[in-house]
Amino acid sequence: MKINPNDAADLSAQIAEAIRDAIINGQLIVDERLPSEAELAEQFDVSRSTVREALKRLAAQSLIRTQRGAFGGAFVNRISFEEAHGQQITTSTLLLSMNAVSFDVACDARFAMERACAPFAAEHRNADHLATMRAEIHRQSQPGLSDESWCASDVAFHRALVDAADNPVLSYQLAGAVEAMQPLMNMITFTARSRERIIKLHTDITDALEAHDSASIEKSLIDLSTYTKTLGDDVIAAKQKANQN
Amino acid sequence: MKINPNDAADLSAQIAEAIRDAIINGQLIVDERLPSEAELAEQFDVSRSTVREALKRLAAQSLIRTQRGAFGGAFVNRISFEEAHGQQITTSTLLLSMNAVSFDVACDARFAMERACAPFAAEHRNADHLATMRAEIHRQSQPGLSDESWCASDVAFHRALVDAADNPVLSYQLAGAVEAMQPLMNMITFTARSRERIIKLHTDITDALEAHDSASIEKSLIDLSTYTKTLGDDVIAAKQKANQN
DNA sequence: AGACTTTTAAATGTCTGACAAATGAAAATT
DNA sequence: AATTTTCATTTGTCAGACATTTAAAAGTCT
Repeated sequence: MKINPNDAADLSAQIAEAIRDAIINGQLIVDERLPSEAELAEQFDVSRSTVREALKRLAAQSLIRTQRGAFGGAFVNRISFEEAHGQQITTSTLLLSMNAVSFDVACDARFAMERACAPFAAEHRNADHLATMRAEIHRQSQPGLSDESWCASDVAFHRALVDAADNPVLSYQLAGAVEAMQPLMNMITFTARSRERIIKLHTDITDALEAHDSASIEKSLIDLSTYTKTLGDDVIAAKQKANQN
Repeated sequence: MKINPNDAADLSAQIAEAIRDAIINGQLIVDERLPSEAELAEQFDVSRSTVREALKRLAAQSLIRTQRGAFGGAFVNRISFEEAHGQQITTSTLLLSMNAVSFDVACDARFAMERACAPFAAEHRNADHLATMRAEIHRQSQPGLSDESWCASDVAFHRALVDAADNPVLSYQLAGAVEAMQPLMNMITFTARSRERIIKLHTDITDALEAHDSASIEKSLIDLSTYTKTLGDDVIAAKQKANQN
């Protein structure tokens, strides 16, 4: 594990990269203890502060965890789906909010990925998934529900659909996409009329899921995507009109 | 922006979190300059080293970038699709390699997501995409191609298919999934016979894409997924047999 | 006046040395 | 044998110093 003296980057970035590479290509295995900060400082011929900055970079990516005390130190971390999922949401959310991604593009991507789950969900769904989805539909039918709670329930509904696929890799990828869309969805005001229509589609999806009917799930998801885009476009049109005045 | 004194976590982690939250909820906007390290140290009532460790954490997530010199400092970074993509690959690759994800599960997820692109790719594909895919198919037909080069070409082929969807959000998510599968795919030995069959499917996909025939693309992708899983299972079976001896 | 050079202030990057706090092993005590 | 105490090790934090980079500001020359 060596750092390249020609590299113009900061020393702490170079050291972090060297250790990261060692983890990725298997030179350092899960739960293995890294040398102490003092030892790393000596190995790389830098100060302890520099080593610490490098380790913090790795910790921010959940690549290592640290423990104080004798026999403590930095250990290669087994990154969990939950941690990876959290990072994905942060990254995706910022990506969408900072890069002027159009509502339609984000919506297409989100529902396309959700459709990808449909065949697996139809096969593996169990009673729990159906119960969760019906419970959320019931919540969505409550008259006084705030837009915020509505959106939260919407996420929970779709998350249950994704989880029904029983594929942790899909869940991790999809749940990230669904949750990253939240800030955009929150811009929309859900009227009683639009809620009614969405609830109908949610019900169709749940019924189709119960019947193991993948094709119908996909069809309803396409309708939902189209309708959501319509709602989004209305919001944008209304904003533009407001700007003209 | 304050840190919670009850929180048991490290100060640098708390400070990083506080700044991260400020970025996510829009209190700090893109390209805005953060206070200098000395000012942050004073604001949070910690030493400069602690602030620096917090900033390195944020830099590792591409949330900020730093610039030296007068009028330099830490700036909120507009995270690019490329950066996000790179982080996604690192995370997903480690997730798969560290969590004993079965080949079938990873394969299902990867091809399901790719299938999600099919309708958009069929609609938006242009001559460049088709040319890239046909070029890769040609490369895959070369007799002496190493397994490594074969896999690289396979990735390039599928990446072109994904890019044909012309949806940066999908590309970012999908390309991550495809590339994260690479290490697992590399375990497989691609015999002349299996290559021939895959090339046939690649050709079918490209033809269908050219004909804007989304359904045929999806059908071929399902075949490809099934066949890839067969190859993967064979490798695993062969390994188990070897272990018994 | 305008173009070029030099100075300077401000900021990050790095190093050194110190102490605090946590932690588990080892030693001492009951 | 069980419990307590001691102790060495390691990370977490702090303070202060110097090096390096950078762009604005001041100065100089034509």
